[in-house]
This record gives sequence, C-alpha cells and structure tokens, in this order.
Amino acid sequence: MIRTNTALLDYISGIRRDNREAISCYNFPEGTRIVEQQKRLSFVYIVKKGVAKCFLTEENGKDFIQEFFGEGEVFGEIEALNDKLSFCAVTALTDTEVYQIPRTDFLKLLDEDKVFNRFIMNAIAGKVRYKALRHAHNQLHAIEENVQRLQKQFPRLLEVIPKKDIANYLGVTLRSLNRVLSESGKEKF
Amino acid sequence: MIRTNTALLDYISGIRRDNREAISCYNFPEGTRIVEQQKRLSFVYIVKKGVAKCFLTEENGKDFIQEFFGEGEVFGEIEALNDKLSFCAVTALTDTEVYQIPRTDFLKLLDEDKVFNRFIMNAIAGKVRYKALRHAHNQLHAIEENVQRLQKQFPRLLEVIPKKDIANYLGVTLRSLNRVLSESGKEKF
DNA sequence: GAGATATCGGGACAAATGTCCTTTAGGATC
DNA sequence: GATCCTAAAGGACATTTGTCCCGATATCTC
Repeated sequence: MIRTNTALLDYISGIRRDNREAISCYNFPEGTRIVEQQKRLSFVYIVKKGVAKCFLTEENGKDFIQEFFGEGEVFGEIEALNDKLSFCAVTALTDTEVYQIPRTDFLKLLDEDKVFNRFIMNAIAGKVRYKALRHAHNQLHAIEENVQRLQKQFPRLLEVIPKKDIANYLGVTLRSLNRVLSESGKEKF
Repeated sequence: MIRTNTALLDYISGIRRDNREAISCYNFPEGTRIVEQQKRLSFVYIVKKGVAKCFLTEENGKDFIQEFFGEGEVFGEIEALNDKLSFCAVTALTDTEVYQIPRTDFLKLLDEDKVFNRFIMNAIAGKVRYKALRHAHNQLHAIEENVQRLQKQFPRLLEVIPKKDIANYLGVTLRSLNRVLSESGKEKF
C-alpha cells in the first residue's frame, strides 16, 4: 500500500556523495504538487522522506490513486524511458523530501552503472507485480474484503491516510467505503 | 488489449541467429498451458506467433485476465528478475509459438547486451503504464464505457476473443457483459 | 443417434454500489 | 464572531452489477 525501497534509497544516497552536481534534493510541504499530469518531465524522482500519492484524474473529474510512495520509491522513470507525457500527478501527502535526477543523467546512469540499472529494473518489475496482484484482487472481491486486505497490509491505514484517498485508491466512492466500514464493525456485536 | 512488441521480436530473432543453443522455440496448440501459476519459472518467453492470455486465479476460483500477449510480448521476465513464484498462468488462446530463454541466459543478456537491456526495460515500463491507464479507466467508469473503450482499441474484439475472457479481462461477470452489450445495441433504435 | 460439454442469451430477483443531500465538527481567515 | 473550507458520517433512493436459473445451439465422442 505505501511502497518503499530502502535498498535503492541507500544506493542513490551513495551515488550522490560522488555526484552532487547531478542529483539535487528538494522539500515539498504537505499538499504541494511534485509532478503534474500530462506534462513533459525533465526529472526522475526518488522519495527520500515522507509519503506522496500518485494519482490520475480522468476526464470525468474522478481521481484514481495508483500508489502511495514511501521512502526509496522512484517515479518519473517510466516517462524518462518512453519519452511520453506524465500519466499521473504526484502530490506530497506529508512533508516530503525527494532526490531529483535530470532525465539525461538518469539515462546515463542506467547505461553506465549496472547496479543502478538492476535496481531500477527491479523497481519497475515490482510495480508490475504489485499492480497485477492488487487489481486482480480488487476486481474479484467486494469492497469489504478489499478494505480488510489493506488493513492487514497496513494496520495504521485509517490513521495516516484520509478516507477520501483510501476510497480513490480502491476505486469506490467515499459513501461506499463508509458503509462497509460501519457495517463490518457492527457484525462483531 | 492484445499487446505486441515487434521491435523486440525482431531483435530477439536476430540474437537467436548467433545463439541458437540458448534460445529455443516451441509450439503450443490452442488451449494448452505455457506457464503455471505459483511455480518456479526456469525460462523467459517471447511470443513469436499467436495470442496467449495471461491470467490469475484467485482463491475464490475467479479468474482475472492481466493481458493478452501478441507477437513480441515478453513474459516470465518479472519472475526472472525477482526470483519469486509466477503470479499468473499463461495459456495459448490460438496456436502459439514462443521463444524460450533460460533464466540464466536471460539475466546474462540483460547484463551484457545494452540494447537488449533497454528493450526489456522499456517493455516492463510499458506494462506499468498500460496497467495504470487501464485500471484507472476500469475503476472509474461503468462496464458499458469500458467495453466501448476496448472495442475502439480493438474493433475485432468480439470475433477473436471469447466473451467469457472479455468479461474476465474487465473483471465483471459474463451476465453483466451480455447485458450492456444488448442494451447498448437497443439504444440505437 | 444419445450423451457429454462449451458458448451464448437472457429472465427474475438479490445484493452491492453510486448519487444526492443533510448534518456535524474543526481549523483557517478576515 | 461570521464565514468559508474540508473531513467525516450517514439516510433515502436509484442504478448497476451479481447470482441463480433455464433454454438454445454447436461440437465432439462413443
């Protein structure tokens, strides 16, 4: 649910010690936007601290949350590779620090640093696997089971993430989420 | 919907001319199973000819179709990278020929052949992007709009793919799919 | 030809989910 | 204090989707 990749974070921190001019670090206060949807991206980002949400707004105004990015998660790498416009926006859910790598430097690193290459390859592969399992579950189960799965993965869910975001992550309305939460509570009595 | 990657297919065909011992080619008749779910995979596959379906069976017995693989699509690469069990099964929807690359040769190619590395990186990145857009749309629109989107992407849809598979791809029941198909037909009169 | 089996189509009803609307509460701003 | 946001909670109702049927049709097998 909140994805992390501490091995990648450690590695990029190490690279940065030798390469300070290429990799910069920025702070985004809670609620601010890090990446816009449908823009050309010049950078690849890696979360150093905090949690960001990555989401897509459809033409009907509804949002769908792709992932919550925690420490070490990379974003912008898909766009750097395929040279298309960003298909998601990213905003800081808490105060968030990110490493920012210019696209050309990122591609050069991929090409010249085999360890980095493998880290990124694994990160992207992880996204495929995660999405595959998540969406299969979401499509084949009722909201209640999907919520329970999230709570199991991440018990502090309701304390940390606004309910509207949880609903948007599950692809349901806030009303429906509230309903299953209160009803599954009742059943215990 | 039916994904293809002819550039990768051409490239792998070229590699195979110099490397015939590593990359073999097999034929799978319609309906046969190429990969099992929850198994350790020893190979990475690239579709040479035909269409295969990649799907996941949940513990409640329901299937969810992840992708239809057409020419040049690669599968098994996620498992080769992360060394986990397969999370999907793959069966031949039509008679299907595949190139089969032993896992160790695949990883060696990734490491030693920068062009191949980039092809695979782009292929996996493409899967992330495709899934992100697809699932956002599916979660935020009604079945009818989702079917229309598929028909627009792939007009011969209903002639080529069994309805049950289309329903499983959309994560809905066959009954619901039939309903929206017959009702959206009626509205035109 | 009789008996399996698979795909397709759809009726009737049940259950899940969405839409719309009202209320409450707290924080921010002027 | 008045006003404006935003998040949360939930009632009432409409719509969508699923479940459980039954029947038709085609193919394959013995």
